[in-house]
Amino acid sequence: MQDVADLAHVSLSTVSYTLTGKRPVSAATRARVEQAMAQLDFRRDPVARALASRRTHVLALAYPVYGVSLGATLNEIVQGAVEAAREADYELVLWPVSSSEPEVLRELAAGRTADGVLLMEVALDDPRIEAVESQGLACALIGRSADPADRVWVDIDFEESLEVAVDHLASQGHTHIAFVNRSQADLDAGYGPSVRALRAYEESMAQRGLTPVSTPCDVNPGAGRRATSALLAEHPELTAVIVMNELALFGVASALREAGRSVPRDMSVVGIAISGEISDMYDHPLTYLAAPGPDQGRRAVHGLLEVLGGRPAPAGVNLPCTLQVRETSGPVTRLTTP
Amino acid sequence: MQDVADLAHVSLSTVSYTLTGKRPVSAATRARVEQAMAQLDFRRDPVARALASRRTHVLALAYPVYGVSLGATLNEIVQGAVEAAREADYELVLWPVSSSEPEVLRELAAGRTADGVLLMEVALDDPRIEAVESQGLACALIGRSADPADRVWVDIDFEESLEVAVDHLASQGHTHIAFVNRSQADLDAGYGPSVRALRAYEESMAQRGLTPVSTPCDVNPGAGRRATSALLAEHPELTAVIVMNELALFGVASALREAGRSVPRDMSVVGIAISGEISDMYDHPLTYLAAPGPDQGRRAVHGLLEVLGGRPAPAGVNLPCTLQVRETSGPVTRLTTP
DNA sequence: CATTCTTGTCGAAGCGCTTCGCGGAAGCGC
DNA sequence: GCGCTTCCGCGAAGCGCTTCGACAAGAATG
Repeated sequence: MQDVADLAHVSLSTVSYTLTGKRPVSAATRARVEQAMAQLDFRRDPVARALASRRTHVLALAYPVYGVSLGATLNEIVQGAVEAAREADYELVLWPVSSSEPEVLRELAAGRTADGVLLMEVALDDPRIEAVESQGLACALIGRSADPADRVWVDIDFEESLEVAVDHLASQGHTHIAFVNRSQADLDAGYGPSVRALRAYEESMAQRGLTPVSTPCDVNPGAGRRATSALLAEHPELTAVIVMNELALFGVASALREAGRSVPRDMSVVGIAISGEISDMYDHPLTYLAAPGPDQGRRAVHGLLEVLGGRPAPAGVNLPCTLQVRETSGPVTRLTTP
Repeated sequence: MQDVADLAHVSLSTVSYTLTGKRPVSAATRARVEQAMAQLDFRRDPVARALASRRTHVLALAYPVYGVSLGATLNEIVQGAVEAAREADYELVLWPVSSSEPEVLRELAAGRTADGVLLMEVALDDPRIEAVESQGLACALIGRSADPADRVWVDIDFEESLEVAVDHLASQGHTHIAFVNRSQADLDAGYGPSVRALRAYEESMAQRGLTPVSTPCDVNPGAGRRATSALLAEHPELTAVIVMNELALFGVASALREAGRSVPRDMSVVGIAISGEISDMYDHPLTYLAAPGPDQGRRAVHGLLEVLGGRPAPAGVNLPCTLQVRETSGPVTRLTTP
């Protein structure tokens, strides 16, 4: 940096100010400095910057490497977050920590190698929040805890999403619509999405005078197949199924094929809160509610940056999923005969 | 740190030396210093340490967030790497970069916020290697480039793995054994595992005078189902299939079920280079060759630390997959009749 | 014209550590 | 008791930046 200053015939601090913009620098000087930087291929050292300014310009995202989920939907969030961070001259790194080891997160936060932390897959009562905040770092929640208070949070609007899904099906004449949720373990653990989606599904059905039929289901294709088979056996009158479970989705397809139900003639299938990438993997072009993945990541980062800038946290938002009508949903063509 | 020094009645540098161990400190002094640190709940600042020592004590792992793969097998590698790093007083962070954007990686490396970089899913000709090394950072390859030279690399021994798989099946009387590979795109891109596994499969078959039957297959269940159906239609004499494709595996199950082939009576299925977690998701207890995931991660980290310590890089290794015989493989019970 | 602001720049003091050179105190052989 | 080495500990000089106070010069004010 001293070299740049010498070459531009200014002091070292002036170089710093043209870089940070924290004090005015005349256009002429700025130009000279920038030219000198280009000429010397100067890049300022993030470590020294962090030490002097007490800002690392790094955001960390706690990334659950110990989970089972199919990366795609999670990764969309990461992608959005990365882009937003990059635009704001921040770097985003992933901290490999499972949701179940808040202590590791606490240590990481204590090192202060990041200015703020993004938490994904937040449970209703999530110990990671305290772990991060106890070290004086700000955090943003992707998902939502039971009481997000005035924290930054960005969740999916499951209430609306399930209403849209049920509406889409009901308006095509479906009256027997099942819901395949995530695992029982998630429900027991009070994992927000499972709990809220189930509640929303039941309400949307009830409002139409329809009887809800739902089942929890482990996140894998086999479980999806078995759950669907069981559902069909017990409720042969079903003509539609809503699935909020990336991997089970594939098992649903198998089960329907085995049961001789053709899609969408005999049975409509709607995926919910999944990424387009997952839908593309499905056998047929899938009707689904696209998760606002990248947008969730972007907003979480923006919110976190507001807080880091000393501004008030923007209000939490529930982002809607967007209905993508493809070829797995359609009107009821065969009326159920008991 | 000055506070600790004062409390322990030593100089600041002595505190530093007890921490780094780079100069001898008498047992008595060390004890006093440690007691003082505990009393003050002292934690040294990684940023300042990095600035002064030109070592960040951070290892970065380029994590492909823009891919489609099912996280589990990848994540096992990360888990191993995280553990190994932690044991060596290093921190491991994930840099979200796809394999196709070496420039982003170059920028990240230029920041020198890590001492070394781990690359996963290395292609035979991978531009990321140059990107990292051009910035003066060491890198370790999980997988292997065409010419790893004297770099650190840890790959899977596909030659042995396929030999073991073929042997396991052949020794039970199978003579018509198919191989479901990863995508054609991977093959075209010269992605090591696909290329080498295919070659190894063909050789193992040829050595036994058997005719290889293989197919590339996109990484999703639908593609697996279609590929398997096509295989069965064209080669009804098949009695076994080896699958090196996490997601296609689930489609293979569907296809077999549809074709009325019961497993393992009519057809044996062997997964290859997958994690136990994936195998658990399969319909039946799957016979598979477990990828050395965590071990790959550990060794890559160890190798990288050797290099960072100025020692010569350990020789690259091909780790074997370990055969786990479960219930999807068995002797040929129905001889194929043309 | 003297006074107060504003604008643009500089020098120097850190940020919290590591590391180098130095030197006092033991320990050793003779 | 003398030199010699070895063992420990100290002080001070950075690492490459940010940031604060100071200040010169011109603009605006009365």
